[in-house]
Amino acid sequence: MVRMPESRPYHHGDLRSTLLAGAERTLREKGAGALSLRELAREAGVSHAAPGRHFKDKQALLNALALTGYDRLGQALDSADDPALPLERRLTVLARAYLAFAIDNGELLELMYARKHEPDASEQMAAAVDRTVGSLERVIASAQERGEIVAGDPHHLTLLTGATLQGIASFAAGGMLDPASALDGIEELVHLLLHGLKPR
Amino acid sequence: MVRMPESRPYHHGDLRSTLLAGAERTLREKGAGALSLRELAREAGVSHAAPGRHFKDKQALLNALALTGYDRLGQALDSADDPALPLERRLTVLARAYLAFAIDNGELLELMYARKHEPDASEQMAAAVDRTVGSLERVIASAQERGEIVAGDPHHLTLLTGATLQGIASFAAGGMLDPASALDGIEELVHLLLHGLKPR
DNA sequence: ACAACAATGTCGACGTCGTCAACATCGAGT
DNA sequence: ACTCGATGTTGACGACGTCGACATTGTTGT
Repeated sequence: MVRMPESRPYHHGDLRSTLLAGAERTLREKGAGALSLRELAREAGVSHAAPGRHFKDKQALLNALALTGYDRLGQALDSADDPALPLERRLTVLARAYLAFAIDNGELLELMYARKHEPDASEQMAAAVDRTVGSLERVIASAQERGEIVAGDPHHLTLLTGATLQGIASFAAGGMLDPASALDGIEELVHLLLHGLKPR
Repeated sequence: MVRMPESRPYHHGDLRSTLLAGAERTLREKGAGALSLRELAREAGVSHAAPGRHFKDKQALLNALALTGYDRLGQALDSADDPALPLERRLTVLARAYLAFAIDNGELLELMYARKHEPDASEQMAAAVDRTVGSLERVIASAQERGEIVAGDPHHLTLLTGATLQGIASFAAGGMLDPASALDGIEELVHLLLHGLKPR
């Protein structure tokens, strides 16, 4: 009897998304350095040069991946934020959401912060960053209007809290800090941030 | 083997250091991704496999590079710290030193925080990290004893301030924040950290 | 003094990778 | 129905990391 080789259709149909999905899995499992276009092509059951049709080069794929990351992060933050909460609680919840994302998307987050982009892809990136930072800045600004937060350039204040979060996240991602205990420490951390290190 | 009239000595004499120096220069000029053992060998005037005699593989070279980074950072911090200064000023000076290092050793710093090491090289790394973090933790602990800083696990407090610094540094390195203005903002940043975001 | 030996460097090979150009196949719109 | 753009394939090229076999050197024990 004649064995038909399992022939896939000549066109994959949804290669671009498949590549991005595979890339993210590899990123999560084996790190950013172990990401190979040819390997992704193999996993997708497609020839080694096929990815070139969807991404001009490897960097382009990484950029696209970073963009999806910003989408997911923004969504996580937006859905975690609850304007009805009192300030400290509201910040705690937001911080926990960010940290949680950072912890199980560590490598992806690094990608998002890496600035290897030509100025063309830069615009989308910058917009994505602004959108993400915006959700934090809104909280700060509104609290400031209500006098719950010290006066000063809201951008500076956002920078401080954002930096602290990013730092903790990077510690956790680097293994310098146990992820679970990092999440547990969030409440105390936000409290310290709000009330300062000096005794009152 | 036929001797060329003006051939270099068969042995380089100080290849290991030369490779590390070259690697750091490449790191600074062209980024971590553009680092090639063969290229380094070429620059050192040596055959493509010679680096293998000094570094088991590429990762081993990167680890060694990270270790020198910890040395330089530790030295910068130690020489910047002045126990005679009042707390806020002392922290400001320390923070500025860290940020300055981070700004013109951005790629190297990333290497230092990347945990790609097998457990063998990990020990030296961990020790180096502890030594670096220690200089900050000492400041915190001593201020705490004098009652200048709120009570609590000094390790937590160190984590908070360290994370904030690391976050700012990573923003500056990522181009998300102008390095010069980051340095300028240090004073305000330390003040906010000490006094908190809430009005007193 | 000198022979063994370890350290260091060279050479050639292998497999993998990213990228390109030339060609093949498909599907959408005229 | 035909064309044409989008998508996939094939083969090639040069660069890379790593390995094993070999060459050259400095050192060390006798």
